[in-house]
Amino acid sequence: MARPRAFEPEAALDDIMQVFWRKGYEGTSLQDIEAATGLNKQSLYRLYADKRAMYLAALRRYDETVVAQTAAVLREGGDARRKFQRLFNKVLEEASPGAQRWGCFLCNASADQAQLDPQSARFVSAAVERVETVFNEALASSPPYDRNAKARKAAAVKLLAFYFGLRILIKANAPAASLKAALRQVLEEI
Amino acid sequence: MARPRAFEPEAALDDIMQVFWRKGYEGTSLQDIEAATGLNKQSLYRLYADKRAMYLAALRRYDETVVAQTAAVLREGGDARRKFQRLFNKVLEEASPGAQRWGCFLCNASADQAQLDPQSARFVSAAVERVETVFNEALASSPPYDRNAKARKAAAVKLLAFYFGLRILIKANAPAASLKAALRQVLEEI
DNA sequence: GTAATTACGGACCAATTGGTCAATAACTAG
DNA sequence: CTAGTTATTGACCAATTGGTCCGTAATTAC
Repeated sequence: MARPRAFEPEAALDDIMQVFWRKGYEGTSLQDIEAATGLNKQSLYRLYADKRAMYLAALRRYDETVVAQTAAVLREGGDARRKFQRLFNKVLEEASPGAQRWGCFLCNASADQAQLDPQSARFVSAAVERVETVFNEALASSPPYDRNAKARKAAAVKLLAFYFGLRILIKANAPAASLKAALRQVLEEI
Repeated sequence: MARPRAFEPEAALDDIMQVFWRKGYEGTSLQDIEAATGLNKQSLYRLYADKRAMYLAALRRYDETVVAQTAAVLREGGDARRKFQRLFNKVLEEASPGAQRWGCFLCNASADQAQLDPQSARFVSAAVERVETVFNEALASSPPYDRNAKARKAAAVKLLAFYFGLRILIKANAPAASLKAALRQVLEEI
């Protein structure tokens, strides 16, 4: 009865996510979104009520794809130290000279929107909490954390802070060698 | 010969800094700046060439005041562990329920402008480097770092990452108790 | 065929953006 | 006083903002 959609809404959302990720909420105009998706306003506004809805959807998409991949790396296998070694090595790829430094969308959103938009703030807060849980689970398999929930939680938060800080430092163009040396210390302490 | 200025340019810059700090570059309009400073456009544009110049001046001001205060805390005295204890306890004040969570302006700027404005990016990068130096100097007095420059540098970067990560987590409304527990672990490792 | 839905392009909207200009008033040094 | 600088006000600018609406073409089910 009806003409079917000529595009993939999920692919469009990926494009929207990337634009907001790179340029932030206020820094992204509807024109930018049109250009990124290849769609025009009408098609966009049939998918989302307004720009804010697009942003929140982008955040959700980031959580479901990028964050989920990060979590998957931690679940792959090995003891705690090896798991985090994999994770952080992956993070450090962004520190190589040629790489694009988009940073962490959750950090960006926290700086960008958390102050102004309670809904974004709540989402970021919840997403960070979820990552903490994943970190916690990654530690749970290895001693001494398997028997000490309190130490495990503290270590998870410590690693979480180090993780986000690392991403900030990468975006601030800190030299990869320094970061690697610091990382080695952190991994030894696990 | 001339009518003297009726306002303090430094006080105005403090106001400008606070607005950009809270709302970011794109999120701050000229109207916001007028309201924050109590000045009008003409007075503002006699002080600064354009909005971008105001933002860069705000960044510089943040470095000269807030970052400098942070550095001062580290220089006050005691061994390395006590120095960082003072610093991080101060940071954790922002995590208390009633506190305003502005976060770290350098982190915000990194998420906000580093991608789009090379000048901001360079300033943030240099400022972070300076903080690393301060961290390094704070470690230099205590063993084993006093004799091992390599370990000292690695520890400085590690603490730097933890520091920025902590500020991100605070802005993401992580519970203060978790952060305190993680902090305790980190301080023990110094 | 018709009806229904989707896509596209462009016109259009009021509001706001960063930024400029002119006029006037206030103040000080000489 | 005069000359020179500064502050304030408001008008004004083109451009862009997020968002809406309309007309038309495309594609499907019936």
